[in-house]
Amino acid sequence: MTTATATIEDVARIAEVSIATVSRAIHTPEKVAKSTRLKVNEAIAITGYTTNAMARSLRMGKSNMILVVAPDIGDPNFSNILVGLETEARSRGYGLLISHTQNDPERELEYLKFLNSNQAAGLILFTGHIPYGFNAGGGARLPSTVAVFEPFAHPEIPYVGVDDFAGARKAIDHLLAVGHRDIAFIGDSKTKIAHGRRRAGYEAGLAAFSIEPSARRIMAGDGSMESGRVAVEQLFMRDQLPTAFMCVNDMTAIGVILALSARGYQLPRDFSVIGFDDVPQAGFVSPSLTTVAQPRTAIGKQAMTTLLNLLDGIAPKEREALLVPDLTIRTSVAVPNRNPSKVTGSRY
Amino acid sequence: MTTATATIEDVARIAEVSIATVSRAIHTPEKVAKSTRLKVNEAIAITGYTTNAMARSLRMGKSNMILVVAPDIGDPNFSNILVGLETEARSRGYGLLISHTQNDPERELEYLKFLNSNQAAGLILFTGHIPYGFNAGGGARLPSTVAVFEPFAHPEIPYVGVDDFAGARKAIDHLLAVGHRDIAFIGDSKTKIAHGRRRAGYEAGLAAFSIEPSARRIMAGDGSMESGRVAVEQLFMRDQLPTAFMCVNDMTAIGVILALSARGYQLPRDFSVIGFDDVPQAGFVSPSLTTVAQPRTAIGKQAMTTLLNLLDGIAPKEREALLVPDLTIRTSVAVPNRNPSKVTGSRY
DNA sequence: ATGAATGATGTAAAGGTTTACATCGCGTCT
DNA sequence: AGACGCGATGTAAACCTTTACATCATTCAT
Repeated sequence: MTTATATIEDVARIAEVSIATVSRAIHTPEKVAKSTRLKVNEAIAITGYTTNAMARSLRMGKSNMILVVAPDIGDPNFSNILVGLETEARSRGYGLLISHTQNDPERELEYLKFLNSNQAAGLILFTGHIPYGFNAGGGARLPSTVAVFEPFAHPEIPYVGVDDFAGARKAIDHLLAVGHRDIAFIGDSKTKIAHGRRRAGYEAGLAAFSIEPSARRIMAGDGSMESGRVAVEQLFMRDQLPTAFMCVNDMTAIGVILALSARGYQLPRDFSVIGFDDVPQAGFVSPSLTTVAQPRTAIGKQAMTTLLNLLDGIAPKEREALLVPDLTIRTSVAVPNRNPSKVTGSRY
Repeated sequence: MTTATATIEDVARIAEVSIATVSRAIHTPEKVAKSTRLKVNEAIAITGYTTNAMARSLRMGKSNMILVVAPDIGDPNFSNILVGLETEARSRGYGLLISHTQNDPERELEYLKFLNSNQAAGLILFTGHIPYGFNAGGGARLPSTVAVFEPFAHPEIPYVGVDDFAGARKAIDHLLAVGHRDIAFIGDSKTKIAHGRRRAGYEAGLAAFSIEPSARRIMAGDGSMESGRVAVEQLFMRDQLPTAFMCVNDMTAIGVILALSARGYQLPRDFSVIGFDDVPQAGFVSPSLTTVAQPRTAIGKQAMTTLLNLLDGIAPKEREALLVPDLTIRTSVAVPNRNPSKVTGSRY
């Protein structure tokens, strides 16, 4: 136990071989005589040698780190995907380097330097767009990259995420099965690809019941709680209300629930609400939210597998890998009530 | 724009100086003539040079990565501290390497290798214990380390976290100020240091009102939602109920709320409940939970500052840095009701 | 018995930095 | 004028690996 850490040279001296042999014994044991291999292993045990990753990466021109770039690492959606990413990465000898950009171009640019300086072998992108500085044409060349969570338009970058269409379809089918026929869609968006796909699932579900989706039942929204509130207010200014609200995500759904409750309605007796994502809050609102659960850990795991395969030169079969989510049934959906009535006074 | 990345040698050639001068121009500009500095900067701009971190770390014997070890990176408590850690680390040129151990000794051991192989300059520990393999005596020597979130008994490792005592004191003072005098403490624990401190705050608050804390009002618990439920059931087997429940953390508090609601009581009319942590769910239960908010980002930031200072040889003044949290007042606390009465039927 | 083939090991270069030490040129002091 | 000091720069070693190539011993075929 010397105070300085052992190098390959220490191992070689003790095993009475050259450093080349030690290196080979570690990485290509089949190229080394069994007796030598044993001596080397013993010497490694004695010295407590671990190979210096810096030197290795320098020599190999490639590190064992994967850079994960997310707009907000505090987002619960992010953290559980991270679990999958990390588990898979480590099982294949890679470490995870994480970064937080808040969609700030300057910050993205800064992390780009990490890549240039060879600190990372690959890139996982949560941001939904190519980092600034990598504009397809002029800028630096992107390393192996996989996009995750936020669908990605770029034709060369694999994407792993939830199957928004199929998930939305499960949600709408559930509402239809319970008996709803007049269902609003809250949170339509032109810019968010995922939201567009969820809306497509909604429309396909209606179509299967020969229901023409009405433009009056499709409310815009940015996915925030506030947008859910606003949509409810707008719907109330119309003549007839839907019996159910299918929301583009859980936060919108929570906004809808809160707005309806504030107006004195009782859920799910008066209205049904369904969400998408299964955020940590979903099980705790009243009524607890029935929603489509993002298979987060699985997404993370598969994204990392795809990336690591890419590094090994194996391209994924399909550019988009869409994981089909399941419904988490709680208590916010019930049979339709054609004549919702307010309770006197607020519930609080 | 050559395809291979530029090295210091390319810069030297273009600037017509030696590589040593380039290195000095970057790291110790005051040792280089102004005219040369300008030439070098120009050459750097032309080549798009960024220094190869591997080579630098190898040469310097020290990387620019900080390893963050947490039992569960999916935990929302963790992710927001991470934001603070990351922001501070990056502003000082360090990257964040994260790991997920689930308190599995084997996994901890594996990450230990990262340290041995010089991949990380320092360590942030969320786990509340020294990693296996670092037993004070025999094992490897710990690098610079700062513990965070989970209080740490080790005398040589700085700790940054919330001031549990002061936070609990704020909670109990709030209940007392509203008029409660019979307040139960839910979630007592012998093993968790933080929980013990919160209980001490509870007792100190009562003492200030000359209230003798009764052993019958202190319920054990492990901080889970289930433990809150169980504690309520046990209290109901006693003759008289408290008017308020002070819970060791939010999940316990949510368990308490759910148990009381399930029994048909209306909150906060019949009972007041207060929590600790401010988890994402806290604002969404009914009633929304008044709680002590962990200053997560600040904790992360200060922990990283402490660690980075440690790396620069600057020891913190105090071994423990305790950040005083504030109360987040929502709707789960009201004036005491001496005669709580059940509503007929459950609320659901 | 000789040459070739094979398998195991050693030698040394390369990867991109940082930095101690050497060198050089120039101004200043005596 | 000569010596000295100082500031700016260059030279080369060191950090620890991996691996192409060379070397050597052994076996096998002829």
